[in-house]
Parts: sequence; structure tokens; C-alpha cells
Amino acid sequence: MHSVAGVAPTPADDRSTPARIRDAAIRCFAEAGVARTPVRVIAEAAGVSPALVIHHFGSKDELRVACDRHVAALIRQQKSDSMQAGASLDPMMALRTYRDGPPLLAYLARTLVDGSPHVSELLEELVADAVSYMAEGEASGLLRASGDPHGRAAVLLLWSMGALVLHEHATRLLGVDLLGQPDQLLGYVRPAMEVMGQGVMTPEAYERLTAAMPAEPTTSARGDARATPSDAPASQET
Amino acid sequence: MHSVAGVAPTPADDRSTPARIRDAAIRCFAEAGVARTPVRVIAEAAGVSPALVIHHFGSKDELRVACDRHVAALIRQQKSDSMQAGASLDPMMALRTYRDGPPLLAYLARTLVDGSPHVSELLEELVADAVSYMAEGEASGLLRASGDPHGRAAVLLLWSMGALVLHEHATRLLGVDLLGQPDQLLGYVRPAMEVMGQGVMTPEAYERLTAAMPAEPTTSARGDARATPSDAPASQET
DNA sequence: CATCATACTGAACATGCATTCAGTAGCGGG
DNA sequence: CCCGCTACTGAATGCATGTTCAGTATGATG
Repeated sequence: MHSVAGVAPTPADDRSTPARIRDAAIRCFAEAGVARTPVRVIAEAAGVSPALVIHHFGSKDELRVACDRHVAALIRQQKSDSMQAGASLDPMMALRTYRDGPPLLAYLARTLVDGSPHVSELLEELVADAVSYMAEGEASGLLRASGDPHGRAAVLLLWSMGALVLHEHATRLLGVDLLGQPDQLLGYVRPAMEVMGQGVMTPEAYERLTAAMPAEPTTSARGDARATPSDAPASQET
Repeated sequence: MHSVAGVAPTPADDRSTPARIRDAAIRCFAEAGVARTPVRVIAEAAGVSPALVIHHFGSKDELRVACDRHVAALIRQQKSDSMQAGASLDPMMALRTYRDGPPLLAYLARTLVDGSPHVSELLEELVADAVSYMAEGEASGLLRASGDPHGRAAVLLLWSMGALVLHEHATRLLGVDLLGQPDQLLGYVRPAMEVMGQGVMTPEAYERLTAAMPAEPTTSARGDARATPSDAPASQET
């Protein structure tokens, strides 16, 4: 465990010591989670003493916050960098191709469940971005209109991020590594695209469903709705 | 924090002491996660001493395994109970209506990320179930056929469970509580149903995409595929 | 050169934790 | 009545971990 760096302080490492500590922490946190990585291990990975970690960041928790901020900033940046190169339906897909993408995604997957204000903020930005990209997509005839654009974008992002968080299960169930390179994700991407492209229901079944659904998509949900006959993923009505 | 039970050992509690401890542990683990709930808190919630918890289960870790098994068994049972009452596209939806459903879902959400052999096993069963239900749905004209039924079922389950795991973000982004009652989930269910019903892409765009996709859906992914132009959720190509 | 701040360390320290231990109470079987 | 067994407890024990502390080196500044 904790197979990260080693103590070798690559001679040509121009990063400042705090930066090296922060980067080591990001790798460790991504690999084992925050709770299960002692400061000792981070210090070793950065080639310094545990005391120095505290000296620079004040406490392990403040170090974590610094990591959150840095990762959020990196993702924001790579997001805007990849803007021109054609956005995909998965906002994180572009990240996988970058050199440091996978560790970033692993860190994100951990932090999404641990909960961090900065990552939560990032998530809200991603939803907002998705809404506007999808509006463009709608305008150019690629995407369908939605009765609730924000809701749709949020649900798609939750699914995408949720799959990322459950990447271990994705590996077991589908044999793909969601933290890896995009060209090895066909086992995930193809079914996903199938659903994104056509849905899973027949047009008639969907028609019947919408007729039975309570009205008002965008206004905040009212209490008049009875239990819906079905929901998100996995089967049909008997 | 840890607002669970209290020490009151309801006089009419016919559960055995180990069962009471296990149930208390499930509640605590669901609420705060395994790592962040000391044995002491579980013992308090069950009205016993920490030493007794160890006495009955051997260690905290074995207690966790017992909880995993019990939760998996409960979910299996409620799943088969609700079979007759019309399965939905979300395999967990029925659980929400049961009295003890929400805590079970919360426990599941925690354990899915912590990783547990028994819950992983449960997940595989759920995929298998989903495949057969969706085959029925296809036969009765409700669902579309898929080029990769297992992949589709797995992806849908991953999305559904992923959203569950990220329920805190769902609350913030959509204002719904995925751990709560189904009739308060419209903000999630409606966009989800929209996607499940029709997909997000226009038929023409999907047509163009499938034409560009590499072939062979069911055979295990070969290494010949180049990067796919896009993926799962959030936008389109510029 | 003297001074001072800063980077840094090894060895403590304090705390929270799971687990152990020695012992008590109660109870069923001989 | 007594023996042994089980449920159970309060107080240790030992360990891992975050943090502090006293002190050293280094390099800039006067």
C-alpha cells in the first residue's frame, strides 16, 4: 500500500516544498482516501518529515483543503483548455487523456463522497456548464430539448460522477477502468451511449408514461404527486 | 452527531442482544460511515458496554461483516417481496417505501464506496436480475432491445447506485432526498425518466454516432478501438 | 561578523481508538 | 447446594496518529 513516490527527491524538481507536499498528499489521498492516509505517509512520499507538513499547512485538515482547492483549480483549467477540442457528454472524459488526469479523477471520486465545499462548488459549476453546452447542442440539432434543462444536466452529471465513484464496481461488472484512458472504456461507453442516444423505453411506453406523469417540470415539485410507477434504471413493470 | 437511539432499552424489545447491537451498528454506520463510528458509540446506541460488542462479534471488523451480510439479506428479501408489485427501472425504488428502507439505502450508499464482498455480490445479483427483467420488458414491448443487455443493465445500475452514493450532492443540486420517500423525488425522477425514455440525442445525431462507433458490442472489448468522440453525460461537440 | 527569520528535523506528547483482562451476576443442570 | 457456563462490565493496555517542542542548519540582512 501507499506505493506512491518514494523518498527520491528528483534533483530536477523545481516545485517548492509545500507544492511537493501538496502533490504527494493528493496522490496519497486519491489512492487510499483521506482518513486512511497518515501524515507520516504523505511526508515520506514527499521526502520530508511529518512535522514539516504541519509546519507548512497548519494541520492535516488544512492540507486537505489546500488539496481540494488545487484539484478543483486544475480541473477547472483543464476543462476550459479542452473546451475548444470538442466537449463530450461526459465532462470528465477529456481529463482522462491528460497526463495527470487519472490521479485527479481518483482524488475527485474520493472527495465527492467525503464531501468538500470546494468540490461541491466545482460540481455546481459543471452543472451550469453542462446546461449551456447542452443548450448549444440543442440549437445545433444534436440534442433533444428538455422539459427541465437544469434537472437533466444535474442528473446526467450525478450519474457520470456516481459511476466514477463506483469505479471499482465498474471494473468488476464491466471490466473497464473508469479512471483509465478513454480508448479502453468501450464496455462502459457503448451501453452509455446507447442509453443517451435512444433511451431504454419504446416510444409507446414512454408516451404512456408521460401521459401518466404529474405535470409541471420546471416549477419546484409540488406535493400532489403520487408515487410514480417507475424510475431510473433497471427494469420494467411486470 | 450520532443521534441514533439513546440508551433506552425499549422494554418490549424481543431482539437478542447481538441483534440489537448489529442493528444499532447498521444505523450508526449508515449515519457516519464505518471509520467514523467508534465501537463506544455503537455500544451506547445499543445500551451495552463496548466490551460486549467485541465479546459477541470478535472485532469491529467482524461486526461490519455481519452488518453487510444482514443488510444484503434484507435487501434481497424486500427485493423479492416487491417483485410481484411491479418492478421499476430503479431496483432500489421499492425499498424507499418500506419502513426501514431509508437506513438500508444509507448503509448501502456507504458500503458501496467502502467496498464489501457481500455488497459487491449483491450488486452482481442486481445486474443479473435487471437483465432478466429488461428482457421481459423488451418482450412485452415496453423496452428497447440493446446491443449489450448486460452492459446496459450494469451501466444503469451503476448510475442509479452512483446517484444514491452522491445523495448529498443530489440534495444540493436538485433539492431532492434520494434516501427519502419516492413521492418527493420528482426533481430527480422526471429528468431521469426523460433520459430513460428518449435519450438526450436527436435521432440524426445518434445515427451519425453509431455509424462512427467501432463494431462488436457483446464480444469483450478488443484493443483496436480508438478514442470515441464522446461519452456519457453533459454536452455535445462544439 | 552579528542577527534574525525561515526551513527543517527527531523526539516527545496527548488523544482516541480497538481490544484485553479480571472479575461479577445470574442461571441451568447435576 | 454447587458447579460451570454465559452475558456482561469497568478498568486497564497497547497502538496509531496528529500535533507540539526544542533545537539545528541555512541563508539573507543589517
